[in-house]
Amino acid sequence: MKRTTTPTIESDAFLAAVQSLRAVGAKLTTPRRLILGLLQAAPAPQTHRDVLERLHALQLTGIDRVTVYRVLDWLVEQGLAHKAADSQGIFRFSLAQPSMVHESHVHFRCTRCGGVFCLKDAPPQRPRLPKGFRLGGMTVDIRGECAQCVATEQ
Amino acid sequence: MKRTTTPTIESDAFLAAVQSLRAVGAKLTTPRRLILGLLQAAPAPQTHRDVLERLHALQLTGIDRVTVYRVLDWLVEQGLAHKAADSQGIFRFSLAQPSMVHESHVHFRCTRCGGVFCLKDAPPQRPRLPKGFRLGGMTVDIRGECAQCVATEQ
DNA sequence: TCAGTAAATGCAACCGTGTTGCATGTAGGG
DNA sequence: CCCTACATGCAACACGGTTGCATTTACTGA
Repeated sequence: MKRTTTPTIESDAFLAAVQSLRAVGAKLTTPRRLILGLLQAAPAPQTHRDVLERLHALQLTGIDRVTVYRVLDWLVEQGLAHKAADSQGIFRFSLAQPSMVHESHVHFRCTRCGGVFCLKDAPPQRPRLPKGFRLGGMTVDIRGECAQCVATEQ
Repeated sequence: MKRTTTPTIESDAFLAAVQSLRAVGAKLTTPRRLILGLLQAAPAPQTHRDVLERLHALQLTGIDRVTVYRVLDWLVEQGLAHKAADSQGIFRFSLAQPSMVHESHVHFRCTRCGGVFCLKDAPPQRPRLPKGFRLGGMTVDIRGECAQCVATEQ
């Protein structure tokens, strides 16, 4: 087994980000590295609470919640992350990807177990908008019951 | 471009709404009538704070802020209003177009003002789901900026 | 018209997200 | 190895939104 200190997340994109940060003259601190790594590994936009719970789950209790807020906003300031309010009015942060992978997405949400599945299948067609409207992104939210819940139906 | 008339409590749409409410058996109270009228007269989606300040400006100080919260959510429940978080994570409420049924249809949500527009475009095609999945309903949520916000861009 | 009843309101306290001020700690440059 | 700017930790705060409960009010039916 390898050394089991802090679970370091190392990927090309992550290292590249660290590089560019250093180039800008930004201080590379533990919270920044960790949170950047978490966002890097996250499959979906994360709330502040998500990040904090994740840190706690990794036994990293020394990082204050205010620091998490500040680091997240700082990442946005650096152009490394996006910040957007979700449908419940809570901010979610996602790494700024060169490609807009997360802009157009089809989600299936199981109304029974609450599971969320990303359907790669049918990318929605670009809709016609009224005059003057500017398209940002679109999300298709499909509700229903997933296979497992259907199978275990009583 | 000044439109400083006091909110017209009597319009066709408003009266129609009151009618339909009575038909459903909903209690018609003063706060409900007032807030419905305010939303009716509002040129843009309103926050809870907007509504409250408007009421105070009209010398109607007897209406509690909690009541305003509850009435707004109640209007959404009745299908008379939309509720959406704006770019700052604050909920904004706008009257729903009367004839729109809430089954499967396409929403455009302005990320700047929080306005919600129902697109009359063809409803999305039924997606192919993984094996075993059961389709409930679907919502297409399109984000972007509405014509008015694009026009008043700074 | 008027009492009865279910529901809506008012009030107070509460919760969660997000922010600010300030003292302390630390990364990175000399 | 020290210095300094800046990032962090901590406490307190601001604000949107919710909940519990007593009181009031809109509708119903005699």
